[in-house]
Amino acid sequence: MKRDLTTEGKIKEAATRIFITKGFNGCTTREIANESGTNVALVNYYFKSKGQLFDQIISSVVKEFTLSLIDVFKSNMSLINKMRILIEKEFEFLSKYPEIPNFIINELGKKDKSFFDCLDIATEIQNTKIFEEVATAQANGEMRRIDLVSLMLLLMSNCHFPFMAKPMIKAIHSMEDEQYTEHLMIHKQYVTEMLINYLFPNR
Amino acid sequence: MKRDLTTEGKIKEAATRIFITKGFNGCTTREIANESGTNVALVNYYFKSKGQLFDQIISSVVKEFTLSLIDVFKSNMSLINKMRILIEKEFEFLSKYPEIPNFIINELGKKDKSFFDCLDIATEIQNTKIFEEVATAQANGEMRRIDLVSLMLLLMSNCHFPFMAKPMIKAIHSMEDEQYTEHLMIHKQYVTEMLINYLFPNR
DNA sequence: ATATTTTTTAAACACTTGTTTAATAAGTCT
DNA sequence: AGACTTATTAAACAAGTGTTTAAAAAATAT
Repeated sequence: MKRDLTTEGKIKEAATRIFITKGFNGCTTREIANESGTNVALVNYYFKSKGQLFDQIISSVVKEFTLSLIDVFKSNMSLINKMRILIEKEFEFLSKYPEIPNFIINELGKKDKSFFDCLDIATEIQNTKIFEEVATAQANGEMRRIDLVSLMLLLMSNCHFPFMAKPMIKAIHSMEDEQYTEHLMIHKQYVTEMLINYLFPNR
Repeated sequence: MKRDLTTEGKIKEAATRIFITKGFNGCTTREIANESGTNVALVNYYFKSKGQLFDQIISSVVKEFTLSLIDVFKSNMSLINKMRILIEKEFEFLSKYPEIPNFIINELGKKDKSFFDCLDIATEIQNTKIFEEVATAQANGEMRRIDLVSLMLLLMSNCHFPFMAKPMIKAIHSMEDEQYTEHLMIHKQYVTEMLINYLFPNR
């Protein structure tokens, strides 16, 4: 716990933690105030409203999340290795912030297109030339011809869902946290192998 | 819209619809009352509380959902064809109730093990002998050796996530509802091919 | 028809919600 | 030092929450 933060920082830190785990409707301004060691008036003093605080936080989280992707896209590897590292990094990132997939799906789903345009991550990804790289690899016959939406869906499905389903699987199979985390590492291998095999049939 | 329902039925119908799309915290007793053409007192008259109404509904939904799985498990096909049909049925079911994956993940995650035990679906699935069938297929070398948790995760990840991510993908790629639904059918083919190839390498 | 139970209604309850107010404290500047 | 801005606090606000009450209406039984 960092204790030497400004009041604004303490509020944002607590709010981030709480919003990610409980969502916008799952918590209250007072909970954020208490958890940050402040009070409700201060929350609105620095952020005007619960909604504006939330929008600010969701932007930060999405930005930070996509940065880890962009790093891989810009790197100097072959496409197949980029894919491997991408999956690796995804599991690494999500192990650290397991609630983020749920957060993204639930809360980003409520926002409309204008919100995504403001974040301006589309152009940043465009600049990495990853799409061109995929296109040429598909033209080569090196990579399976599959559209970008499905490619993104395959990757996200297999990386994000296992973290989203954790509470459910734990309850169904009577597993402990540690046990499930352990299993996720095994699952990562399956996912990597399956996706690479499918996307690069002539590897 | 069925109009010739009993009062209790009208409440349950409206509550099911609303709970599935907005979750427990995302709606109010008054919304359920209005939407069902009744009033708040009647909701509590028939269901005692919002919480008990919710538990009753979530049980029904999970039961109905797992029934479609059990039907496939009990059928008379080869394991590989069961897998194909399973994916087919999953996409079919989820096309009809696209909000259910999110509902299950979000709301079932809050419940503890005792709740799942009450539903008693584990034994019902056990009775289909599907697990034994998988075990022998793996012993045969017909199927890849992979544990049941990962098998379940692979299937659910690739079937459920595309429906959960619909609002996000729509916003990112500026797609319309119809266009995304169309794409889901293409994606289903990818998912089927990928999973079958991976799980049955010597097909 | 009368009595009794079940269903429906409108109003109220106690509590929580996000937000604002007005007063006080702390900090900054000349 | 005092004047002025910024930060913090406790209290209040109006609106919304789940739930309950008590009375009326409808249905059922005697």
